[in-house]
Amino acid sequence: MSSPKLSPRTRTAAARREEPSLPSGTASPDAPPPSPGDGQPSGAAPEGEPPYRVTEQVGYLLRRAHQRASALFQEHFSGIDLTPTQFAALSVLVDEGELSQNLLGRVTAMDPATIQGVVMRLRDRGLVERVADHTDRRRFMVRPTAAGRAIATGAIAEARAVTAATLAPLKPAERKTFLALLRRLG
Amino acid sequence: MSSPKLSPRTRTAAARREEPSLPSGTASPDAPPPSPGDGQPSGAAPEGEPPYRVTEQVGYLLRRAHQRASALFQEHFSGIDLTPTQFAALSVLVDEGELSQNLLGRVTAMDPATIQGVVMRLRDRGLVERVADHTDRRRFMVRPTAAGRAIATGAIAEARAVTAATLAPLKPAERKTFLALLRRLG
DNA sequence: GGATCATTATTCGTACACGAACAAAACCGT
DNA sequence: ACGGTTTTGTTCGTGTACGAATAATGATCC
Repeated sequence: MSSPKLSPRTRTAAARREEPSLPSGTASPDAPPPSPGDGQPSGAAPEGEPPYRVTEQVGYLLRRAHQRASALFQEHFSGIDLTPTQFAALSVLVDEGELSQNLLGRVTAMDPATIQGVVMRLRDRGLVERVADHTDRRRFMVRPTAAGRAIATGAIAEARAVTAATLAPLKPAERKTFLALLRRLG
Repeated sequence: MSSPKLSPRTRTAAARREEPSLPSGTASPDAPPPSPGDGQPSGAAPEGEPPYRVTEQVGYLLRRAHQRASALFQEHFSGIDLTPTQFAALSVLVDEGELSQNLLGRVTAMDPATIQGVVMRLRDRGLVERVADHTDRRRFMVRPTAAGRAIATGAIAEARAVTAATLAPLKPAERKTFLALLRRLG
């Protein structure tokens, strides 16, 4: 119920309505390495550059899509009360058995400062435990508790549902394509 | 620079065979060919589900790609010292001229609580100004200052470079495809 | 051995992101 | 005109994200 009504054409922004035609015509043929210093394709721009619109850039679209994916996750996990990152960390731990806190962060794409908070919250809820590593006294090994294991495995069905809901706007073949491309941007 | 050493010494995860057995109602007895990578036939899934791996789900990949895009943005904008969301808000304001704070948030995909902080920080730096709306005394109109306009227009070249760097791993045709699909997931 | 460098974990500060609760103003049907 | 609903903006609390600084330990080189 309650239509989202996210149509912000209230006052301005209704005057012009051109189609994007072709996105970003930088004539890089292939493999533009991340060489810093390529300010812009200055110099040669024979074709009229399309206007820059922030809401059509990858960064903005990625932020939007990530917001939607997180919202869908929260809906499905409102009962379990796990955030996407908490579930990611817990799920990896259940698969791997035991990881140092730092390595767990790298595997789940979290900063050392970020994984610290995530692990602490999981520990406060009794889902993981931290054990000092005897061979390397800098490290803490993190491993799931029985409760954490039960919750993670029991939530896999919901997690699959979240993935399905997130990809729902795409047709099956498009999902495959999208995931293959998205993987290369990670 | 030290090799990242991102190799979780997985000795597990190889000899796994447990069957999920209870994920969703997928008890379709007629199992089509078990071709791998068959996508996700919505509804009845064939048997032999692949193991669930968090790091291959859309949500995780979107988070990762968004992190990378933000990092690239920060690199290019370290001199200007604008965050992606701050630039998005400012850029939209320069295009639209003047928007209420609430509408600005909707256009840039930010929660009312989020856009509030973003606008405040932009105002503290003298890039936007907030004016009370006389026709609707609940609203504040937000508009860019001369300085904000100058910064936003002057940064468009860098912003294009960020987009190019973010999409660099993909070939031009793939970028077009990816953006078209990503747009539909927003 | 001892100096140097790298890794691990922690803490601090800042910035998104959003649910929830709130007050003021606008809107609406009757 | 009135009362109920919606919209707008604010504040609070929690969680993710990360740069920077720090301390402790491990690894390496001379």
